[in-house]
Amino acid sequence: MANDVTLDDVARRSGVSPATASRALNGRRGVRDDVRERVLSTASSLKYRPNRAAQNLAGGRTSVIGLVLGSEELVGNTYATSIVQSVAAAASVHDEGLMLILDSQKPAIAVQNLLSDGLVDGVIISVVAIGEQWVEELLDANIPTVLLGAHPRRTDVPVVDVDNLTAGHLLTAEVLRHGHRRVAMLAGPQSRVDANQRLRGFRAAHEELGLAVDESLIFPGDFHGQTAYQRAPEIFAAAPDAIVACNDDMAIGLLRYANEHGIDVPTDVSIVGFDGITLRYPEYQITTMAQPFERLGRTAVASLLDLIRGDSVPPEQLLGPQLIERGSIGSPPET
Amino acid sequence: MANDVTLDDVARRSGVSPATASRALNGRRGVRDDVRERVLSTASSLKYRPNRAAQNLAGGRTSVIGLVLGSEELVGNTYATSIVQSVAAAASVHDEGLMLILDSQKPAIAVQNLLSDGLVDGVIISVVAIGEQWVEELLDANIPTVLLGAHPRRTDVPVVDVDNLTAGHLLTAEVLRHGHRRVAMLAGPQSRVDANQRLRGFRAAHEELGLAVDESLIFPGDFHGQTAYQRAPEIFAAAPDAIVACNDDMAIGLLRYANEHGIDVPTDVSIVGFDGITLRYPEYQITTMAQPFERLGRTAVASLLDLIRGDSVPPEQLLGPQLIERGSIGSPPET
DNA sequence: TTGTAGGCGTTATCAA
DNA sequence: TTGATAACGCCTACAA
Repeated sequence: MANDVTLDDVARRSGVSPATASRALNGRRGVRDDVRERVLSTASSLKYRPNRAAQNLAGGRTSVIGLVLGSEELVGNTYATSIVQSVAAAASVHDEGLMLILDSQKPAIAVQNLLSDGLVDGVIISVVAIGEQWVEELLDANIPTVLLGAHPRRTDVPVVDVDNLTAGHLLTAEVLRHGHRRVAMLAGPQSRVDANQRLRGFRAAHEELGLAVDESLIFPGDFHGQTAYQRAPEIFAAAPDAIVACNDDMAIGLLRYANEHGIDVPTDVSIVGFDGITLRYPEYQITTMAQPFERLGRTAVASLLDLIRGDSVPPEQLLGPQLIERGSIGSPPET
Repeated sequence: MANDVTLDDVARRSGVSPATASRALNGRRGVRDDVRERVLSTASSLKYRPNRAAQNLAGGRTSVIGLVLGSEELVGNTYATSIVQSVAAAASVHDEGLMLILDSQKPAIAVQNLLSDGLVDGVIISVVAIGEQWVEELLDANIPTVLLGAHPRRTDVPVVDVDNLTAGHLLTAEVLRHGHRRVAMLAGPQSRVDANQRLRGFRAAHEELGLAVDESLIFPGDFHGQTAYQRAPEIFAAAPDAIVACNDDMAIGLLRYANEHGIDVPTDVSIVGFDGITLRYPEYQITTMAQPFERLGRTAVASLLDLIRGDSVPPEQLLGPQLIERGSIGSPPET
């Protein structure tokens, strides 16, 4: 209903053919300047908006991109939510629609349904979706794709991510700079590239200062705060001066345990994390390496649009993280 | 690229005309049974999927619905996130695409862009978006719309919501049932229908027992936990036995203040909320009237599809809330 | 530089 | 019950 002004209307009113009007509207070359202007002005005065379905059908683009997330990943996941928000904002800037693909119930079908039918021109796949069967299939579909977070195996798909190696390095260096020497690491899932990179950064920061990493202080984790909480006794028992948790959720899990057991942060132990998750509760503030969400979204969308346009995009774009001081790093205990 | 099997292919392979194939595929009547079966089977063997753009252009539907949220409403807002998730799930069940519309930067343009162009068949507008200028304009656009949460003024748009009146009533009754008599209410924004209904329920529960509501125990709030925290001193100073907060965020804000000031919940005071927000931290557990998110999403999507189909939908569908006991209601103090 | 004409894949109208 | 045929609105060779 909304809009019944068609290209033909604009053309007629401008005294040109639809073809010329189309060219003018789409910024194609080969249109006299005054004609182009005329078309443009009547178009806007008529409030002309191209019918996207027609554009799409005629072989053009959909002007819609998809954002793929795991199905149960949204509620309570600040990282995932921030990604959605930033991608949505970026898409809007480019005047692109955003299809949210949380599916998963219907493995292969979802892929077909939403992509094969020409509903979107391309997709951004978030790292939180990686691993789901249908997402893996999606990666093989012949559709422009950008990964927001690295895939453990696929290196053939362009990736946009925060520079996790540097993040791990800088954050650990910051901890070491405070004089801590007995630094524990609560690692992330082995299967996650970001987790591994952060761990590598952790090691690199030690090496840089000629310090040895105490392997017994590296604890396995899974990015979940709950698990971190459960493993906390073991970790605190190792009596580290500081703990680098591989994400904020886990850091907060540790913090909670500490709070409950009279362990003061940062007096007794320092705790830091990754992501830049903000909890509004003062007892859960931790110093962290924040994800540059806005830039991540912008870069991912811009790259995907390049890809769709047929331009080439760098295989890997790593954005700088930002240290956010929230006072959870203290001085090492007196020796 | 994905799919190049067209209706013509299916038709040819089935030995019928495209028209018949179309009818068969769409379950139109007037096709011999054996023909229909033949078409259907070749379609599936060819993995035929209709081109949505073509369907749309031909006057059919988009098979995409929009979900409108405020721009900054997603991160850290469990309610909004839950809505997204449940609507996405419901849309997926109906094989509908879901466009996420978080826009707002471009007031009127967003409306045009995403709706006038025929990108979606209809929209679900969440209550969290109500009030934004462009959303108000959107309500006047001639496009099927369902409100997920009531609008303060528009009663011409079908609403799906939890039954806030009953929720407020039942929750307050539960508090009163425990014997509390000095019950405070931390209200929500005046502009929000849900907040007002919960307050009405609060009063109704008192009336039901012949109890007078102490108006000095009704405090203004804005749904934000931070604000609740700031107002907490004043509220606790009034020495209520119990506090009914108009949503969980505010309840948690109160709880935080209580925790910090040696006020034990529920021994010293009971606190309850609405929404069913789950925090994983045990010190922030509150008894609450939960939103039936899944059913809300399902109902909203189903109603919107009815609307799109031209069927009529009830002007107001209120779903039952559910009491979730989390132990934040205690006994009233001995008198 | 501009216009004409055909086609994108589907649905709907109207005959047969 | 079926099958031509004409839209739907736009883009893009190809011609002028």
